[in-house]
Order: sequence, then structure tokens, then C-alpha cells
Amino acid sequence: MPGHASFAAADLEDTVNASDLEDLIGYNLKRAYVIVQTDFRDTLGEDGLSARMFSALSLTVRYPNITQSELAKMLGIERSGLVAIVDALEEKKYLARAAVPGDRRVQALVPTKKGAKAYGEAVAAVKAHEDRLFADMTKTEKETLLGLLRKIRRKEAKA
Amino acid sequence: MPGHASFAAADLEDTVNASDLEDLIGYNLKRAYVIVQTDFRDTLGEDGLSARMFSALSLTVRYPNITQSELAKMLGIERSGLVAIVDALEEKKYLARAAVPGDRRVQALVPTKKGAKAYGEAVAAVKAHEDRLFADMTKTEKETLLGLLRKIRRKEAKA
DNA sequence: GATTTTCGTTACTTCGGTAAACAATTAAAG
DNA sequence: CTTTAATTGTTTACCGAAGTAACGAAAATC
Repeated sequence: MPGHASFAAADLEDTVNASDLEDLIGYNLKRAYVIVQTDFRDTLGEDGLSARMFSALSLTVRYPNITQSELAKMLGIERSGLVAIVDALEEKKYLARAAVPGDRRVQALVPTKKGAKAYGEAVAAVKAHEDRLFADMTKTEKETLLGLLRKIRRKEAKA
Repeated sequence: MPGHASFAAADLEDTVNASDLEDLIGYNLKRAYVIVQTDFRDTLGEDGLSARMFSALSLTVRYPNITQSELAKMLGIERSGLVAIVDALEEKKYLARAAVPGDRRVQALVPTKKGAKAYGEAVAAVKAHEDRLFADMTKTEKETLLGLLRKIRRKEAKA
């Protein structure tokens, strides 16, 4: 038990059972996020895809010819921040920046065959990681959690 | 709709309704975390307490004379990382590093009156922030969410 | 008494992300 | 039309939150 640096003052710790911190959604959300994110990295990690790269690639596969601005908005990050992610994916030959006839400003992102394949494998690995990590939850619990998290996501400050 | 950079290839987007990304707990967890953390900062922000400082102060108030090592472990961070947090709190005169008679290595953290008061106000502000942010959730939903997040936290890799 | 462990600390690095400015390009107003 | 606005991708500089490695002082172990 903490708070007992040998000369231990006040033993009111057991009296106080309102933990504040532990009852906050934000704090628990953060701690849970760190755990999941760490496991993700340990799974996909070591020259695999980072979470950022995975999510960017995922949307590129699902929405081929998506614009960088559109992608950034969907990911909830700034355009400037996306550049490095797309650079990394392009360097791995997982996608390409393609010129768009109509508008010479935009660069459409299109996954390569290699990228589509790598994404398929990554998805499998990620699903295995979640299956394993949340093995002690029932399907209902997972769906409930997902629903509640999405409910929070709806509060997102819109541009 | 994305993926339609004017010359819009394949319209299979509507066909594909398995979103992958949106069905991942990890992704939703992260997005939700960012939203809550941002609102926390906007509330307590501007020379208020950061989330790190708040949680460290919280545990110091609850467990006076807690050791830095103990605190770091409870927060799930490295001892080295805690130093800057304690430095910041000490600079604000919210707590003090007190020498411990028995062991000259450790520094017991003890909140000041000013710190206890500031923490009290911060707690109120944080609770208001969560009440407001999660106003569209029932008490049951919040408790369910808390329970599920704690279930994830139990998987924490122990030192 | 010699060795090992613990504690707080420093220095360095990494990662994810924002903000501001910019050139090129397109759209909108006049 | 021409001038002004806005948009796109990008670079650069910065910041916050962490981790790792090493260290000296002190304590614990053998």
C-alpha cells in the first residue's frame, strides 16, 4: 500500500474509498487505450505497419482514389500530418499518389497490388490480436463497448 | 463520398459494407480517447493542470507520502517520466518532495494546502467536463463503459 | 565487507500530432 | 476578364508525452 513511506501519516486510505481517478471515464479510457495500442504494436510491430499506417491504408483500400484531404478528415488528423504517413506507405510501395485529370492540385491515393495484399494480411493479424486480447469478453460485451465508444465519437468537434 | 477524385473508379464502396477499421475496438478506442482528452484539455487547459499532472496530483492527495516509484507504478509510467510531472507540480507549489527519515533514497510526495485546494477545484471541473461530455449517456451506460474499460485494464502487462 | 538492488535523476530519442507559412492551382466575385 | 478567395499538398518548426540507458547515492543481501 502506497503512502507509507516508513513514517506513514494518516491511515485514512481505507476510509476513503472514493477513488476519483479510477471512476473517471477519461482516465480509464486512456489506460485501456495504452494497453490495446501496445499490444497492437507488439503484434504488427517490428517493421510491420504502425497503427497510423494501418488505418490510412485501410481507408485507401476501401476508398481507392481518395484524396489526401478526404483521408485526413476521415482519420481526424491534419493534412500536414498525413503527408509523412502517405510517404511511408508509398516508400513501402503499398500505395501511389496518382495525378487527377480534372484538378491538378489533388493527388488521388491508390493502393498497389502489393499494398492490397499486405493490407489483407495486416487485417488478419489485427483481428487475431483483438480476438486474443479481448478473449475474456463475450461477443455482446464487445458490441456494447463498440457501441459506447462510437457514441463518444459522435461528439467529435466538426471542422 | 470519398474515393471519387473526379475520374472515380469502381463504385463498389456501397457494396462493401464491412468497414474493417470502424469495427475495430482499438481504432474506436483511440478516436474516443482523443475526443475526451481534447475536451479535458479545453476544460482544464490554459495554465490549468494537464491530464498527467491531474492524475499524479490525485494520487498524491489520496496517498500522501507516496513514493515516486510507487506513484509511477500506479500511473503505469516509468520513474524517469514522472520526474518532470512532479517537477511541474512542485513548481506550482501543489506538492513537495519530503525527505524520509528511514531511507535517504526516497522522496515522499506530500500535497500542500494550495495543492489540495487546487485539486479539489480541478476535480470539480473534471467531473463537470465528464458530466457535460457524456450527458447523452445514461448512468447505466456510463457504468457499463467503465466496467468494460476496467476489464481491458486488467490485461495490463505487469512488471 | 563485497555485491546487488533500489531510488531518483539526467540526457537522449522516438512518436504522434499541431500550427503556420507557402507555391500551385482552382473557384468565386466584381 | 481580372482580381480576389479558397483549396491542396507540402515543408518547417514546434510540442507533449512517453521510453531507454546510464549514473551516483543509498540500502539490502549474501
